[in-house]
Amino acid sequence: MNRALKHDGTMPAAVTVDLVIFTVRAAALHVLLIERGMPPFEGELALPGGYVRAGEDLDQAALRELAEETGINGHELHLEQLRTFGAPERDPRGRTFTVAYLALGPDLPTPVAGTDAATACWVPVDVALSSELAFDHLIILKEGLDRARAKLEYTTVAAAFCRQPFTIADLRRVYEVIWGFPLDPSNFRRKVTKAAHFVEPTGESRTPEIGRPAALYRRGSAELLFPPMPRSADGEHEVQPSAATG
Amino acid sequence: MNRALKHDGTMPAAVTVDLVIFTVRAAALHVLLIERGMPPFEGELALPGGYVRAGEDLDQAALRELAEETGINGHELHLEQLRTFGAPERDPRGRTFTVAYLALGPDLPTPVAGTDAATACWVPVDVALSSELAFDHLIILKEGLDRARAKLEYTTVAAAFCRQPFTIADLRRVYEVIWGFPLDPSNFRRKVTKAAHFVEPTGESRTPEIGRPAALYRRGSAELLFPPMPRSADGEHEVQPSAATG
DNA sequence: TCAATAGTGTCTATAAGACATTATGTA
DNA sequence: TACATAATGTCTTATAGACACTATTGA
Repeated sequence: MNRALKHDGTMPAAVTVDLVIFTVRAAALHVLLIERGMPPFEGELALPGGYVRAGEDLDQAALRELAEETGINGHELHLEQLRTFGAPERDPRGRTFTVAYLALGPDLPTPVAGTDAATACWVPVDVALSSELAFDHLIILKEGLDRARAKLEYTTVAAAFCRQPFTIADLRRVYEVIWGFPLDPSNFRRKVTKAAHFVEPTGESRTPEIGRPAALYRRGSAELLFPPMPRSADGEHEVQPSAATG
Repeated sequence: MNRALKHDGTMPAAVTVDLVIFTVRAAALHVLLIERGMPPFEGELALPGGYVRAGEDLDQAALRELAEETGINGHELHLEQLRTFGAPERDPRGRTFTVAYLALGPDLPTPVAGTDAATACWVPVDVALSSELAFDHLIILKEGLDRARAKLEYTTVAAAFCRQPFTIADLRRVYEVIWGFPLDPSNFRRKVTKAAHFVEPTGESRTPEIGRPAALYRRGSAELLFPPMPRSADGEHEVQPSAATG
């Protein structure tokens, strides 16, 4: 048991990691959800996740769950801790803390069902937000979305959604999909290409089915974006519901 | 794999909260440290903190520890979760996760020794950063400092360091002390007073021992600062990234 | 040629950095 | 009066927003 922990106010508890995994596909932001295969909340939608194991650090646990649920190598993704949730009654089985992670990646492969998961699939976030999710996962999802939106402003994480190499338009579509409103292509290009080490040109270009070929870029070395990408001078742009559901 | 909490993959662990409490006094940023009164790390400096109790939420635990260690009502402070640390060997007593919190407040009263603390005192952060702290608390302190610095840029938390009402110069000194370089008083004033709802004039003024009286302000309703307070146009005053935001 | 998308240029408004100038208190 | 600090104003440069215009592909 927990004999290593002296009984002096110590309360043994379970610790899990839960993942908010976002990707951009079909012009919409998607989140990976599983349908729980066992109680509690059996049959309900939930974020993927699981218990932290004995010798395991938190980041390791998150990467392992990521691999188990999506079959993808987490090192290709942006992964960061979101927040830890520990309301006493959040898990009917007993006191459980969950360390929520945010993972961002390019259009990821169709996930494979994990151990806990009866099914796992990509769900458009606007659909997920109006669903009922197990535990406090809807709150976690909302915080993940807020964090992702905010981080696009002052970091270069948007590039994590693009498979390399990518075009400036690819990158712009990430912003548009996540923020929910269009950006001026001309000003966006100027901003991105003038910011130090946001993107680096490869010299190559890609010819689409229609239209002029587009120059290709790779991620630069910068993590922070200065000056930031302005989201909204006034409180103008609200996030309108997206029509895309495919 | 995992089902109920009893056996299977579940690993019972202890969960603590640790607090990085910052205040500005004597023109320097200070952090509250305790000298540990019992093993492990007896006699060493550490962040205040303690175990999360049975019926307690994380924020509640943080507020309780804050009250115990400083005797202050946490509702007057800015309090936010920083990150959770869970390296397997971080506590020699057994598997322990700690949810680190960042607390920001105006020049706080001299702390009272808490249950775990032999002594508690304010330490200038530059001194603390070059000290040895118990557990992984030095890393937590560094992250707290990074977070505080980053948040001054795009939020209005700087006002949390000022006892109300305050002058524009008071607020500017917060930025200067935390960022570590001087700001132009004229441009700072223009920025702060023109930003929507950062500060609200009280109509009163305060007469110092020498110099012209200064108008007094209170915190406005805004949480976010738009446009942000630019920290460094060029890379002159670099203070390093870290995954910011909470 | 046209349709469609990529990319450039330009004008204007706003915000930032530098810094001179004026204002208002006390000793 | 001198002095110290608060507050305002002004000039210059950088960036953002709007949008006209040119470029390059396939059909």
